[in-house]
Amino acid sequence: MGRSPCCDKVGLKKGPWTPEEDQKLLAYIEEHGHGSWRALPAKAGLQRCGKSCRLRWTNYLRPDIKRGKFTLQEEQTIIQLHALLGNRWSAIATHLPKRTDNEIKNYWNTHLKKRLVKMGIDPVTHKPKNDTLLSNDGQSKYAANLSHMAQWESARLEAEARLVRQSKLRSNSFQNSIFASQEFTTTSPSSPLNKPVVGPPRCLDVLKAWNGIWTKPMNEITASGSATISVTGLDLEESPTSTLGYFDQNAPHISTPGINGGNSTVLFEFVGNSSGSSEGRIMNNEESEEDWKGFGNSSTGQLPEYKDGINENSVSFTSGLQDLTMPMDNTWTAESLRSNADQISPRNFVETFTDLLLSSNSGDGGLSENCTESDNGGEGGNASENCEDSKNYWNSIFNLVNNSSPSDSAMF
DNA sequence: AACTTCTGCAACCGCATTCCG
DNA sequence: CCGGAATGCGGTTGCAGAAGT
Repeated sequence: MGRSPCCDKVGLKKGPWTPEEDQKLLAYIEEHGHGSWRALPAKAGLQRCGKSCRLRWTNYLRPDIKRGKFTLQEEQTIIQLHALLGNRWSAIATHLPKRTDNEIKNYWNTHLKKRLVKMGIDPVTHKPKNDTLLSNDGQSKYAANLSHMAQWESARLEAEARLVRQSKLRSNSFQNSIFASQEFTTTSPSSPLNKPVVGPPRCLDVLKAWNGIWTKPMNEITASGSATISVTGLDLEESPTSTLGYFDQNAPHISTPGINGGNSTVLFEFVGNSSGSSEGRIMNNEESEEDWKGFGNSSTGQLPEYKDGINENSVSFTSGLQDLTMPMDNTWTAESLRSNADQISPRNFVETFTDLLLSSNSGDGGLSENCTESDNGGEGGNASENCEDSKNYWNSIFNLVNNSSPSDSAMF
């Protein structure tokens, strides 16, 4: 509540830190720890406010900070996490342990954002600015819903972590019972809850599914009439804050008819328009429409339907090509979704989008031939090397989330 | 060489959240 | 529960050096 008055004091130095000041701060913290930041400047003999000292320490002097150029891997991580989390730099920074949130923020604003803009990709939504082509077939809205859900779920996770933290503070024994009943813990480096992780958090199923759906080939996502995916077996009862509901009257939509039951059902329903040939495409304002023809790659315009059987153990889809049945035991994983989808077509929208996005490292933003096997307009480009380096944009989001140690993050 | 513009980054500002008496 | 203090966080600013003219 309220703003700290510590920096309002007159006579305190502002601006760049001198080496002498750095040395004083460093020496003091090494010997005593920072303790109260407010009291630190006087004790350390600095004419600075505590806030300034804290900032200098966390952003510059801390020994576990990696400085210098960001690696490609780090760039990818930032882009991916930003797509998932938005401008939540501290959350992003937890996945880049040696980078500060300030550094990541600066790098995003000075490099990555510009790169995306240059690509014609909205750095906020991570979608092509001209999204109308996608929205024709419902894919864009569906993806937006999933994105919304993933972001919502990440926020929920934070709230859940907070709740657990509070519980722990109140009672260790009570906390133990919480962890006994949950399959995961959420921790951060500074969290008192650095407990071993047992299995993935259930709620990651949403993120996984998000990715899994995204990696489904575009020509299978394009909706005709009504398409319904229902998932039975996501037991969110253990999560006191779970309300995985999202409803939009404008189809496509996602709804959760029974979240509180022990056998909750999460119903994903997307109802696309029924235009006959909704080939999946997106447009880049620097690329001709032809360049994007590879997306979807649905030469027939045959539109699949997902509306089949659901029971407690599985969910079934019928596409125009083959039936898919996915197990619905404890976990609803993207692998199960993806592996089935991959049986139909190895090519998908995600890869192409990622290739395009990250190939912008080359500066020309072109799709290389290695980036797409589609019949693009032959603009080719020279981004093949970058394509080698930078594949699977959304797959990487999934992998990142999946592989990330919860001990690294308060989020997951 | 001088000047202007651009770029990158450290640091600041102020709101939000958490802590604690 | 309340309210002040402490801390966290994200947006923004200002400056130094690089690049361009």
